[in-house]
Amino acid sequence: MPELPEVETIRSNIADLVGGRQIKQVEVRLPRLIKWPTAEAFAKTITGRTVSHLSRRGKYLLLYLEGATIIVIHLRMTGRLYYRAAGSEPDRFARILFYLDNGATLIYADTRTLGTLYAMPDDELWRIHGLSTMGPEPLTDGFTVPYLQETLSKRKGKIKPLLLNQEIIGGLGNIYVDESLALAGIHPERAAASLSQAEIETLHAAINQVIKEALEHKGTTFRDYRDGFGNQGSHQYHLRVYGRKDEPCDRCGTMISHSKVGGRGTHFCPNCQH
DNA sequence: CTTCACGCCTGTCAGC
DNA sequence: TGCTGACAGGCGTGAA
Repeated sequence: MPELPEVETIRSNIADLVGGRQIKQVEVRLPRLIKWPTAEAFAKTITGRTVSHLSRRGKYLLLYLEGATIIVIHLRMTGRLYYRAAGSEPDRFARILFYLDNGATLIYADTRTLGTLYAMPDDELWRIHGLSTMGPEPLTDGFTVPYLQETLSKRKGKIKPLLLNQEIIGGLGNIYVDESLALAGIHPERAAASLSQAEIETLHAAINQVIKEALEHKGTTFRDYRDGFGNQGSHQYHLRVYGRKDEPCDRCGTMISHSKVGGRGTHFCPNCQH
């Protein structure tokens, strides 16, 4: 569910609310979501510590605590992280609750319970494989046309699954890959190595533009996503193809197609994307 | 090494 | 109306 723009929106929403707050108590309602260390040690390690600041890498959210400890959260498909002021009730899917020193609660909620949480010393972050192997993110200096060109030219697969690979580009998920390919006019099943230099440049710009727009719209609430206050994003009102099967393409009027590419539901305009 | 199918979970919805 | 199966925004694993 949440991709880079959604996780960044949550980070920015709660950064000032949670920063400087002490974690007074941790309630782990679903221990198996804690991947490191044990659920008991997770709660013990972070209880009593103060949050210094919040960061993000790809779809990972990082809560830095005083004392060189970091809470790492990955929301996977249906994870939500939101701030609740004192007095209000958490929802039925609340799985991990962080009680803060001002009476508020930071709530990790998750319907499908596929999310993952860690508490790591800051010099042990490399143990999280998905973090240590992640490629450059859109809108950063490392994400360049030559990088994309060189990386894709060495690969045999279709373009879409490669754009979803976090080791190639960090932070893209199914929605924004479909949207980027639509904006670039590239068919999701094209062999990545067959893209021309001009197409790589177009794709590079499209990825940056799609992520920028999604950030401006505070993410896409297609179904489950909520921001750090529990509110919906608004990028769902600006989607070009995702979730628009059998609706006309804004550019040419052709009905948008839906199929499976690399095992993932995929939306594209069969007329505009080649 | 890369690529692919599958499992992890629960809720929802299309189709019968 | 009620049931069933397919599917859902992600990613790690193991097999080929």
